[in-house]
Amino acid sequence: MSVVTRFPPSPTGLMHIGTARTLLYNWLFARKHGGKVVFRIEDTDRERYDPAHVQALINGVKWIGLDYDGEIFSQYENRTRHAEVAQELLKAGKAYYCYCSPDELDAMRENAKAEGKPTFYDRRWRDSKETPPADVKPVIRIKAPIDGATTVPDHVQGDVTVNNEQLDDMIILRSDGTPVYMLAVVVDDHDMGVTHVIRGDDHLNNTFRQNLIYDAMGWKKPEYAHLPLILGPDGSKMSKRHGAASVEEYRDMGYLPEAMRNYLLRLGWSHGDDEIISDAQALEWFNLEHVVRSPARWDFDKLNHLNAHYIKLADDQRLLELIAPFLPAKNDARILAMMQELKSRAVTLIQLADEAAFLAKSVPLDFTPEAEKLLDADAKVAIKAATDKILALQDFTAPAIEQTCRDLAKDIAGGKLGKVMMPLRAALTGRDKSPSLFHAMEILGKEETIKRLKAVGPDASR
RNA sequence: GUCCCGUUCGUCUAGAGGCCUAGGACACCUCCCUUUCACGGAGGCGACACGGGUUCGAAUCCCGUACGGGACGCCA
Repeated sequence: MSVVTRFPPSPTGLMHIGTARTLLYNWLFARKHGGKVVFRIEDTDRERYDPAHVQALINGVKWIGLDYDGEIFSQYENRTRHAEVAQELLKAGKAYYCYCSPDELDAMRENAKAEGKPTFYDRRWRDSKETPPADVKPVIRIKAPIDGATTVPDHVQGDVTVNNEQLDDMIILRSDGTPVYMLAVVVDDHDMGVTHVIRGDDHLNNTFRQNLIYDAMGWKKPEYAHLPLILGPDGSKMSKRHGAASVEEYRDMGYLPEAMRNYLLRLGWSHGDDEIISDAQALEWFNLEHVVRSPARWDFDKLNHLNAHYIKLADDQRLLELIAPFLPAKNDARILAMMQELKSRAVTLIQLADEAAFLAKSVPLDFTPEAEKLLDADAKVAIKAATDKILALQDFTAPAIEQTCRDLAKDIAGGKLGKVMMPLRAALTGRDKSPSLFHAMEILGKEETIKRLKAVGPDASR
């Protein structure tokens, strides 16, 4: 049997981070077993449907670096087939028409809750001999077993058992003839040959309802794996309140897709002591057995750590392209020349861009308050002295510049290199923190270096 | 309210009865490196929710309590 997994998001907005992880697990599981992933948009709710949301989902999949097999499937377009199944169930006596109004249902709900009953629908139309009201369009409900218990085997949760009295005669076809989600998923999963349903924990209870349909149709049920949900850093539900709940936001914050993949994979799944896991290793190692059973909190620190790691590994040219949107000015040659050092320091692409920015700027630089403070009277003397020395320097390379600066420090600062370098740092970068200045000066070139030094030296007009 | 699921360092987790004086990672602290900030390197702090069983022996099995999460729509 070849494996078929599924990616069935509902288009409600941006791609949620939990959705991304679910896709990752489905993708890994399918690919590992040489199977397929089908992408199906659960768009049966027409009131909330928005093509932009579908596009957001597609963008999300693309960004995170995963793919799917075949065309994107629209659940809505298959509604006729869903309705046929409902009719089939009706004919077989496994489903029935129910003429209750929403108001009646509300009343039943209130009532059942007050009495502490597990389900609310009283099944009044299940075997009713009453003549149906002519002016009411009925829904179709499926007949659930009245007593006994049902067990669902789950690859993550183990065997889960529920008493059948917890199961309602749920609606499978709305009064307007459109299928309800519960029906649509089952029919689609069956028709598409889905073998493994790997989805969020929030669907665990639905599994029992969905199995009702499989049983009534005599279809083979898929294997299930219910993943625990991702919680926000404070243990509550992951939402915008926590900074970011969608993959798009993480992209915009400067995270690398491979870092996200590693983080998401490891959040809720483990392979011994391994933390840094490549795509190839993930493919080789992934299994459902080591999926954790309890919900995990989102941890920005760990994500940051992974992101920093993957930035160091990333190709320089690629990084240059990725930080371009965050850069106020461009100077590809300089930034590329310094990339090795820049990327060893950055946690996010935004930080990388921020650290690289000084290379592309031109005088007059803007100075941070800390840099401003560094540029006092003593500093200007040092800058002037350095300017003179550098002007005289023939071999304008990092080692030669370093030697010059060290010599100068001996002459005017009792050997304290910092006394010379910190003023230069402020003058050259506009900051009090930066990568190595010797290398930076070489990259800026003699002309630009002198220009920046003169702009803040004692003779400057500022 | 009813039902389902879960509970190991602050966080993510390893652990499937003796290998556990509970391992790793992130964060935090200290030191080293150092022109700044980082990177990197070396150390350190730090957990089996609680209470009962079962067993020669329990983080691991059973029961209960507490806490957390989820589901109870003509939403998906």
